[in-house]
Amino acid sequence: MAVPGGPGGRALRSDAERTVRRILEAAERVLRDDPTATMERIAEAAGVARTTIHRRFTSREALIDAMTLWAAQQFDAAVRAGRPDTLPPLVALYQVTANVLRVKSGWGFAMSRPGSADPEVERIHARVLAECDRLFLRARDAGDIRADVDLVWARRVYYALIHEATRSIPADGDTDALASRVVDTLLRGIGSAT
Amino acid sequence: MAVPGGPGGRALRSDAERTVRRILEAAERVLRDDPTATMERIAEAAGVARTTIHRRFTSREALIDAMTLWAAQQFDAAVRAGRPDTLPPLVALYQVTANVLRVKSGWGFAMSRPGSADPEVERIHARVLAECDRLFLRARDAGDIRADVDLVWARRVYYALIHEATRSIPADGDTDALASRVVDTLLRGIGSAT
DNA sequence: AGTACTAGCGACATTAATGTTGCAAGTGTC
DNA sequence: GACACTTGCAACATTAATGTCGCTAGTACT
Repeated sequence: MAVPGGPGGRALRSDAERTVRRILEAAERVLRDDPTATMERIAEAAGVARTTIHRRFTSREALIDAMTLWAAQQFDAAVRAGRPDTLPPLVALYQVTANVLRVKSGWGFAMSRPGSADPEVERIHARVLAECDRLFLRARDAGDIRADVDLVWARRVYYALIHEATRSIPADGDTDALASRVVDTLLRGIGSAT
Repeated sequence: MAVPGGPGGRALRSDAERTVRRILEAAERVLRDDPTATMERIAEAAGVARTTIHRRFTSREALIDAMTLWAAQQFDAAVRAGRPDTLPPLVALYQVTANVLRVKSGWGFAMSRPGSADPEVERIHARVLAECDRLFLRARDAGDIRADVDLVWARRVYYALIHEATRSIPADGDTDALASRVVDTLLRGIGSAT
């Protein structure tokens, strides 16, 4: 009764890669709403045996590290795709936001882990952070952000808004609408114009 | 060499209560930067033996529940003290924010736990939520919040900003300045005025 | 002084997760 | 059809945290 990916089956390289993917995605889904979830639960969600996970990842930590790295790469790509260094600041801000929301909706757990052991992950996050700061600087120079605003605080608020927005994506899923909501809130707040 | 609270010592009721307090506060401190920290570490941080914690709280879960309840009560008190139903909306918003920041800086872990098992905690959080919504409604009626803003989103942004602001309190500790920064950002955003 | 109460300490039982290994089985490629 | 490859399954060993007990000891209230 074996199915592809079931017991046996010559695991082609592409098959194996697909299994790894399935494990990573299942881990994300499971750990998102219970960070202490067991390997057993992850395996169950991935539709594989627990031992299969251990064959692919030497330890639980290694699994999470792999997720973190993968998510960081996606994150990086999403930001770059928004052309934060070349497009007009506000346009880039919108594009970057929409892209990041898309990625983060699927990899929220892996992206929200502070301080990874893998230096590569650290490097990526630092680079993204720098890109974000440059974008904000350009936005301020263009007069889109008030000159008296602390840019570090601004970035933290931006990250926080994205994080908050991500929590409602499973519901409606319209990342574009969410992106404009985030950008609008970031720039104008919720108060009446002076 | 026994000290008050050391080995032995007739634990007066006030002594026992003080010990419980110490445990709760240590647990908050330890769990804040490692939610999976062991009971051993918590005991160590509290300066008591691990068994002492188990005498006071039947299980790890019970300890966390107690923290959660305590924090929720503090939270509730902080919000009420801001007179969100009677003061002018913007004044109340500032007061509530400052009070909540003060509490949350000390009980960030216990307050950030979603869905407690204790129904009392749920009730308190629901009540605070309702108070917040009423305040925002009053603010909108007073013209302080734009009429086209989704108040549910507004509340989520408010919570997110408070959460973010809390993360820098250990550094400078000036909750009043932080509160005005939060309220300002919430109302005006970071963009240039139209 | 006597008593009541509680904390520390050490030892133990229990449970649960993690990680490892050997074997059978199945599928695609050659 | 033989081979290569990987998975599922079951049965381990290991480790670590949790929770329990009995004992000792010290302090404060009476």
